[in-house]
Amino acid sequence: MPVHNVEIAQALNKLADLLEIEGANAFRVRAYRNAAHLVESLPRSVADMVAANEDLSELPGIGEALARKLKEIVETGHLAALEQEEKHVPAALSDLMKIPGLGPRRVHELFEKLKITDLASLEHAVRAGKFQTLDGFGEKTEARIREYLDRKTQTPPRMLLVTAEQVVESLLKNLRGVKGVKRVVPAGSFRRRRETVGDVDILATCADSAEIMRRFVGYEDVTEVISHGKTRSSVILRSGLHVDLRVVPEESYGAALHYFTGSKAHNIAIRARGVKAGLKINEYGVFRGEARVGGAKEDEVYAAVQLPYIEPELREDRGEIEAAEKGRLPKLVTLENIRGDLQSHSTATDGRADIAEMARAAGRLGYEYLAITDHSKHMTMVHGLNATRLARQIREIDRLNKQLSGFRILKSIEVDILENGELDLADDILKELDVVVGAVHFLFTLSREKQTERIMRAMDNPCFHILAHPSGRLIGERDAYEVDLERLLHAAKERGCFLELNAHPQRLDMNDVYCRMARELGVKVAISTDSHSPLSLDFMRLGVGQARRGWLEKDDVLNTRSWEAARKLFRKS
DNA sequence: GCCGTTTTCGGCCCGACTGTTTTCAGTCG
Repeated sequence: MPVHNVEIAQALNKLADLLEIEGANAFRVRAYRNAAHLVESLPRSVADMVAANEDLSELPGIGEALARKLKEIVETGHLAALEQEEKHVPAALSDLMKIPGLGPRRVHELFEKLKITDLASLEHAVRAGKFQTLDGFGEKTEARIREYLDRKTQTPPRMLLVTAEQVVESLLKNLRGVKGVKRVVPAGSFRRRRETVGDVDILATCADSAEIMRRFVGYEDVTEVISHGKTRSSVILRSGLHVDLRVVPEESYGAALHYFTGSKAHNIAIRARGVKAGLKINEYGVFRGEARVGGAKEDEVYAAVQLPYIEPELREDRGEIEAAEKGRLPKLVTLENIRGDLQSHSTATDGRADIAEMARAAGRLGYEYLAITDHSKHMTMVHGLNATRLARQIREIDRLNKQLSGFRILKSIEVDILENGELDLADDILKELDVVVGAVHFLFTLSREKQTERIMRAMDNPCFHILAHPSGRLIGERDAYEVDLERLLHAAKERGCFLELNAHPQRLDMNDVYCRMARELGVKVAISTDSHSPLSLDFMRLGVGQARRGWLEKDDVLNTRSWEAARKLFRKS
């Protein structure tokens, strides 16, 4: 069983937590956290890199010691340093660090003075009123801990980006109505277009910060005010969403937008670069000594550290700064580049609009083509198409296409990949189609090996073009099935197939990390909405956001081409 | 822990807000 990157990252983060509680050097702790972040966002598996005998210490932030530890985790499944640390500090103390208001120092204090080792003993101590005996723990801190313990089973999960969009929109509208407000813009992971957001950060410039802050904390959706200051306030909305508002003077807008967009790791790297150049960068501007040398616009922050502007979606400290330095930043794909949509459903199966309605909606978006990819017969619950019904749909589309000019409905199918890797319909009908999209819809629990083999065998079929939602995940609901996506990408490359970035807000599958791997391997990605109604064709913007996070350029995306140009990239079947 | 256009040692981003305090530590982003 190979060790996944996420498990390595967890071990490193846990070690960082315990070291921090023990009072270790903060920079050593940071080195572990940085390594965890790196491993998590690596487009390749560390296990594979170890197997290929690659030098891990060449990775940024990984030295001899961490390289050895990574190798150790991969080869043994354990980390001796972590086990050693657990002898000094109870492992479960890292759970306590998740409680708002508790950091390493206080957790240390709880362990030392009250012998608290985990959530259960913390709860016991709180109930027994033992907190009064501690220095630095007052009523409010105790109340926050109590509250966390009461509701810990229902901690709000990260919210889907699309859900946050709706909440944010009405909040922004409200704040923009305040007198003297110049700008109100969302920043944070929302602006970086992460698939889910834990909280929303909003930046404003305003003549009178007190007024906009009052409006913010008094907003009708606010259920709790966490903090209320002159330049920064935090609230929790009814939806459970945590929102921060930051107000700065107009001349600081760019620096503040940069700071508030993050990611934290990106900011630290940029600020460290500033330090080397003798600059201080904060949310108010770029300073050389006392003198302000920039910060009104965001690109001034980058210019100050000798870098070109870096798009928000890239700001994860995943090599974007090095790429910027070398002039190798990708020119990211945009929504305007998209010329068609390669997965959608009609009333023939589980869609809510008929083919003509879907086509009209796609045409209104300025698209040149739309693939109708209804389900195949294995999907009995949605009345999937058999060969006869598909043949009838083909004739219907031919008829509709004759009435259209400047737009083409593509004859297509989302065909099920069966357990043995065969497709759910025979080649002679698949050959009649413009596009064959293959998908896994059942047997999610096969072993990694079997699932990967199953899909590779499906790709062996010369009719097969695009692998839909390659990992099968539903964000917040269902994990990805076990599958070796790196191998699938190589297989797609060899066979001339494509992988989909499904733009549905709950899928966004492949994710950013694998999109980037596809780009590096030269496998084109189809961004498709999988729409079941005309309205959801709009989800394309979410797919493009994820693609941009995955460093994809226009050329990396199949459907930035005219249909004729895209078709030329297809394998000959 | 890592890293090097000052450095193989001595640095390592920076500020706001809260709570518990009388000037600041801890936490957070």
